[in-house]
Amino acid sequence: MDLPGTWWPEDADGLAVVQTALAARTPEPWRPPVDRPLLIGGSFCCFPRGIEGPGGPGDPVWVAAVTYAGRRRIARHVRTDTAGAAYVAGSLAMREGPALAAAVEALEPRPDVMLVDATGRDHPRRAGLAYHLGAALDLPTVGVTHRPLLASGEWPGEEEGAASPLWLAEEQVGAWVRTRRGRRPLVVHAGWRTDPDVAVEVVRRALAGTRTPLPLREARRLARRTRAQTPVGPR
DNA sequence: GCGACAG
DNA sequence: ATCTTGTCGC
Repeated sequence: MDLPGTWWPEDADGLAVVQTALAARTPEPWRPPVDRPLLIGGSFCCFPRGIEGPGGPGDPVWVAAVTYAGRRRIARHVRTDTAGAAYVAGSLAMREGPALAAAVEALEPRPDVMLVDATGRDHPRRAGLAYHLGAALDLPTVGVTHRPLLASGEWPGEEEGAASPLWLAEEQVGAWVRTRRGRRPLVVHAGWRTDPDVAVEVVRRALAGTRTPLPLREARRLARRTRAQTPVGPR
């Protein structure tokens, strides 16, 4: 498949073409560096409070991206933007892709790997937003969601860090991970240049006592805090 | 045809 | 994602 003419088509058919092309790629697998500290990023976007259902194109969106070195945040970027479309399962990239990409592109320095609140290979065309964003930005990514999109698998044990595979047909696309004892496990997705094992390893290393991995939690906090400081909406 | 369906 | 109410725990 060729490079897409645009990373973020504005129509569902165009997006499906890009997703199918990206899913067929076989990028060089990424592994955490062993000679220096691992930089883990997090990105998150939120929408206006009170918005009902799937929303629609033009909705204001607040998006934040951060870079962490261990428990130290070394970079952050927050911006406001507009949604490209309503939320539709399988087409999250149309709603959040452009805004998320713009925020991560403005992040300096970039992390080695970015956590994204979306699926990766767990997708009808094997190219969820976490996978798609990584391809668009040439950045390894790992997806983190509350639940699978299509994949299924048994829950892991209660011990912190416990993981169990999530399958889509014959492919392991991610894992349930007990990020905190006594809490519902999160879904960790293989993304761009990351397989399920590496994805789980990255999330384990990003944990800091809370259910949500630190970089993702901080990006979410920043996005929501910025929203709270906006009286009416983005200019 | 019907239900399910990342955020 | 956002909303709501209640509950458990530090």
